[in-house]
Amino acid sequence: MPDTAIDPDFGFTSDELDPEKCPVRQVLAQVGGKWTVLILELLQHGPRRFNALGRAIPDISKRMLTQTLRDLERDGLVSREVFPTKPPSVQYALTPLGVDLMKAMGGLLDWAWTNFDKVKTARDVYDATP
Amino acid sequence: MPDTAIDPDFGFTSDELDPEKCPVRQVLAQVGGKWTVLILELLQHGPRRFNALGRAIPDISKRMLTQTLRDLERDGLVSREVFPTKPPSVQYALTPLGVDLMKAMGGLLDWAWTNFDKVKTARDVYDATP
DNA sequence: CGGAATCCCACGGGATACTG
DNA sequence: CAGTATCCCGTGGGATTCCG
Repeated sequence: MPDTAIDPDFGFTSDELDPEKCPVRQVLAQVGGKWTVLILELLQHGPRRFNALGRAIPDISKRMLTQTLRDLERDGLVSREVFPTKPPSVQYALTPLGVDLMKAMGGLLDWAWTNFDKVKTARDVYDATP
Repeated sequence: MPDTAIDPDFGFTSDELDPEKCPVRQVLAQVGGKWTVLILELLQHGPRRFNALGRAIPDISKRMLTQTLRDLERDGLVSREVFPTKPPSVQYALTPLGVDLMKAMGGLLDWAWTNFDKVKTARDVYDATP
């Protein structure tokens, strides 16, 4: 009895995958950005200034650093505080919501560090057999 | 003593953010795909056939369904089994590695469901004050 | 120092048609 | 049924220049 009981289809009411209604897709669209998680990780070490973040990420442009920070600020994940010093300084920090997000991401980040070599191996195997 | 002790810079040796060396960035690049997590979530309910997945995700094209499944298979997250029936049927399933990834993603997915309304609110507030 | 404005391109992904 | 093959376009993101 090989091929029985497959494909009873799902019971999904297509409410959890609705393009703009699904929180997961919305959050992933943000988090999936090229620099988003990197910046959030850096800010976990404490508040940092614009150019400090820039120096910590050598291959990011000011354009993308600004834009990513703006998006994070807009989503309430990062706060922005301006100090009116001689040359103005701006400090960014995680909000409580941002801290919470990073805690929630812990599992995924750990998985990435401990399992990515398996993924790499799988890729090599797959690529070696066409 | 307002503005002291900011910006002592990071001690990062730029090893955790190296474009291609950082597992996090690699994994996120994959997971950040438009359909990746959606498909993985569906496969958590058990093995499914190609068109069953397609029907469960109304707004995906066969092109992207194929491509996403291929990428997941290549990374060792999803297995592909062909049954040589009259019209051939192909079954996809999570591998142990894929199951493990989804467990690791649990925290993030939960966060998305329970906190996205806060993000939406933050966006509305931000957008309403230019 | 911390941006905003502009230009530009690669590529992720949609639509459509054909196939074993 | 389960794909492959083309064509095509929007936009994420890089490089550069200018500003308070």
